[in-house]
Amino acid sequence: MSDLKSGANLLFLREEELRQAIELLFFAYRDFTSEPDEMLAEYGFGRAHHRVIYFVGRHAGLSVSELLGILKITKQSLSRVLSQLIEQGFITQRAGETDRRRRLLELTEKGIELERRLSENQRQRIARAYREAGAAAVEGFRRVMIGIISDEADRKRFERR
Amino acid sequence: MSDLKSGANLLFLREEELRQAIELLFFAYRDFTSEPDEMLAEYGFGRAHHRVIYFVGRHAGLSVSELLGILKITKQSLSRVLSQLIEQGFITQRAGETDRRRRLLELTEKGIELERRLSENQRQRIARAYREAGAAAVEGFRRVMIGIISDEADRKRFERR
DNA sequence: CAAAATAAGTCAACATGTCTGACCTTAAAT
DNA sequence: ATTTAAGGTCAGACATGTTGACTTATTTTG
Repeated sequence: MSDLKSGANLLFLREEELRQAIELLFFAYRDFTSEPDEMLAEYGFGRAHHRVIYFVGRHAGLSVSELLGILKITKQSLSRVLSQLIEQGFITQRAGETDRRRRLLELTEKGIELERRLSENQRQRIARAYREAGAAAVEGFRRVMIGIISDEADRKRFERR
Repeated sequence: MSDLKSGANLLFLREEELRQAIELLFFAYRDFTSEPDEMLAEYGFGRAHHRVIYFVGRHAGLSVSELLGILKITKQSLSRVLSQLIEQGFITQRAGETDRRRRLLELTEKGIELERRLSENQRQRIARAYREAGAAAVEGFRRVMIGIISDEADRKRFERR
């Protein structure tokens, strides 16, 4: 048919493809978080607690301000969940050696156990998806996901070593 | 080296790779929603309103129970955001023709305009990521994301036509 | 050394989103 | 005529996030 029609078709396909991507993000994220959310509810915790436990586990000894930089929430928002986690013995703080203003965060044994339970669920979900999709698809997934991230510093976290 | 050591290395690589996937989902979703969240705040709306506007726009004339099935939240949770959107003239409802108990939802002109603004931001973000990653990567992204989704009915939404 | 900057913590008030539970209305199906 | 389904509503609770203002301890800088 005419160039006009095929141009319109291309635009339609493009719009449909992009909307599917929006929905993939919605459905995948919804299902990715729902089982951990149920586990967290057993402790009276929410997704915010999970994020704190996850990143403290991932970067043991990180400071409060580093954590704020990752989560991109306010100090007051973090304060509530972090103090609950400390009070209830999932996280400990110690002063930094060179800079004693800094509070370096670490998981306790109890925190490590909870982190393992939560992330094991998510790792298995990813592992299954990766296995079914194959190595080439995994590389494509990574490239697209990194492209969706705005912050250049955050993108750097995913450079291949 | 020994089989033991290379086995441990493989496990380590696997764990690292799976943790990176967890973080990709966190960072990508965080950045994917942050600009629309700012736009929504201009209207006093939140992400829940966005999801309702998005899916009503996508499936014009869908019913409340179909929407609940997509969002997987309770009727009471939906009620608050949906009634705000109807009161403020972003969405209209009409009774179903064959089953008059059903309330079929549609965007108004005003709703279409807001939907377009919100999803345009997300479509452009995806379009950039897709363009930079290339067609093969896009296919891999889709396969992995579909694999992360639990619900078989939701996976079906993404079958190639 | 004194002043400024930084890291962290705290208090208060508020908006939003979600939940459970109970109950009601209307319409369709048996 | 009764039961079931779709939808609406009220009340109460909790989790997560925000802004703003202020404090303390410590380090850096002029």
